[in-house]
Amino acid sequence: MPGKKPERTRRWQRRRSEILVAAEAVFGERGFAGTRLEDIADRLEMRRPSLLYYFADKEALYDAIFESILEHFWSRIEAAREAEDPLERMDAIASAWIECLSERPSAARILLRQIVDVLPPRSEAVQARLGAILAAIREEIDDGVEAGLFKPVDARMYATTIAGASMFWVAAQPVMERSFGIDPLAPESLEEFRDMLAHLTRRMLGAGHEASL
Amino acid sequence: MPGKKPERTRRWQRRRSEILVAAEAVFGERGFAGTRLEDIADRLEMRRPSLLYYFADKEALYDAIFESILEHFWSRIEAAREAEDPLERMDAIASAWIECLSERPSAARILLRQIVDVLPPRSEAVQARLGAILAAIREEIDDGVEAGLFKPVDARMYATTIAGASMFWVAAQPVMERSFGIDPLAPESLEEFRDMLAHLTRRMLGAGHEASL
DNA sequence: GTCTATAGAGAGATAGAC
DNA sequence: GTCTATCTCTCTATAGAC
Repeated sequence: MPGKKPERTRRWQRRRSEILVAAEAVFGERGFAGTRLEDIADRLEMRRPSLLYYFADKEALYDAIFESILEHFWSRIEAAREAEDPLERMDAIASAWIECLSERPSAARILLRQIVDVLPPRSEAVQARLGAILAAIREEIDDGVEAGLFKPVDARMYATTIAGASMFWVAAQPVMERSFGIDPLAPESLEEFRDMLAHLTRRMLGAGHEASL
Repeated sequence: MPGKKPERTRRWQRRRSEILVAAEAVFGERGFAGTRLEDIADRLEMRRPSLLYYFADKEALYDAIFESILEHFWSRIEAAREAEDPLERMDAIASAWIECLSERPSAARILLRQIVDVLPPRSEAVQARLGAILAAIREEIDDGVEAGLFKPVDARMYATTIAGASMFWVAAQPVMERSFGIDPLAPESLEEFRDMLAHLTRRMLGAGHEASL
């Protein structure tokens, strides 16, 4: 029966990605261990066992999400690495990074938790991609250092600070709204935050380029 | 039987704080939901039920830890609020904050997780103290703004960035060592990080004071 | 105080009807 | 594909001996 399989597959994929979206939100809010499959099912007005028709188990679901986050972020970072000048590239990477995070705050939470967890119990595929992203950043740093533009230690400190502060900026949204009355994801706040980081980039990586800001 | 109760009480308190130390480490590594009482007991070469002789339940243990973290950090922040100049006070608070975190990295992880969790399921006492710390920071910011030294939005953004970047800097230690070969808690790294934040303070809060750095 | 043994709840995963 | 019912395991918490 040709013509039927593709139809079924399309629906299957749509349902699957609906589950991924709902699950990303819940895992972001409560972490892997704190999330019950029931919480995810509730959000979809669905029963628990139906989730496991699409994913082998809870861990497979989490890994699929994590993989999709890394894949998405990685493609955006790659696209940002085209400029000739190392400093421009670092700028572009930072902007792409912040944009990704702010568009997908649950992903920011998931990434942040993953880094805070001391024993990352993830699959090899996931580890490999995470390694690729970190290697790319290292490569950019080394390029700038070789060109005599960056100080080696500062560049790594810079990357960590930017990456960490951005994840925190996005992930802490509820606390920030309650305590300081700022919505970190509002366009103005985001713009201002990005500007601050851009200044920091000039200052830490290429002091001589400050004028170009 | 006088003379016996105090003895017993002293031992009890010592054991209790040994448990707090071990539990802080495990909760820091795996979060509340990801931690089993057995993990904590193992670290103390003790059996699970013995823990519950000192704390009513898992949640009471966690809350005691969280409370002790807040109490410790709060007292250090209070002590840092003595300088006359608002800018100096902000500097001193930031230094105290970073010092607290680096001395107690598991506490940094616990705090960070708590902020990332969207639904903070904590006790009133804990919420109250957390509120006090945030209120103190707000107060400092408002003081500086009233004195015409700080821009209101930047000051809140500054506080968030400093607090978040510092927590991340400390909590991400294992990843940083693996991927970048830096130990964020080594005295040199820590010193450099603090210097960077001090520069950021001048830049964001009191641009005119840059010379005083 | 600390232990062994165990009760009891909660959550993941499976069987099988529809 | 989605459901109800259920099995199973894990982990918290308690009972009670020593």
